[in-house]
Amino acid sequence: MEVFDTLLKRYGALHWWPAETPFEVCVGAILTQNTNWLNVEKAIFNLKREGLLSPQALWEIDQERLADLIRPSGFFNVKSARLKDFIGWLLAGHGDLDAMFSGDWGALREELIGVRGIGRETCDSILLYAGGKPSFVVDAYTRRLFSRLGLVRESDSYEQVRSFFMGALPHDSALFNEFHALIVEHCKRHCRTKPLCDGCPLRPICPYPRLLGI
DNA sequence: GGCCAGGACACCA
DNA sequence: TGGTGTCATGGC
Repeated sequence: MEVFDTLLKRYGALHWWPAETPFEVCVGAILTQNTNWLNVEKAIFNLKREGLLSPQALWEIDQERLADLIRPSGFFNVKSARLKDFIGWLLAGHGDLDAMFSGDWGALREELIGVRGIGRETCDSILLYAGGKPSFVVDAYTRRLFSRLGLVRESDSYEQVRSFFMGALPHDSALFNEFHALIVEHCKRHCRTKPLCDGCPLRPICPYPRLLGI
């Protein structure tokens, strides 16, 4: 895909997700919901410092203490409950992440989406970046960039946008991993709420600057 | 000091 | 099914 090649050429391979273990990916995916990643890093640092970055450890501490440790990531009361719900479901239903990822991931996706606090984006992030499954992740950046490119509609549902990518690309987890990372990296630099189109590598194929008259 | 960030969910019509 | 309010911190 032309967009992927252009972004890869500009930014290079990014090798996401920025985490040391699959479980850290899961925690980060929940903590980053509608939150700047820098704030998530502070929260994860707190958990690591306390030696709590494992399912068992997080399951055993009380929720108030967990909320206090993840405070920098915002929505800390909501997110502490979501982490507890996810870990409770994981331990009771699968035992550990290896077991969770061992079966059919299509069924796992439906199961994960059913967990309170795990929506479609968080679910796909976990599948792709923690489990290495070829499930394309659609986030606010993806929707913004590709609607500005005229390839999807801003009003399209999550599944509609995801289907666009799943239908247009080979189901390759390494490709999906890199593509989503490149989209995020690109949008942080150029495709923000207030667009920064100067120097944008996609400018030659993007109709958006013309719509803005810039 | 306002805007924004790698969502999800409850509630309502 | 679609729109709206809520949850909250911290960088710029």
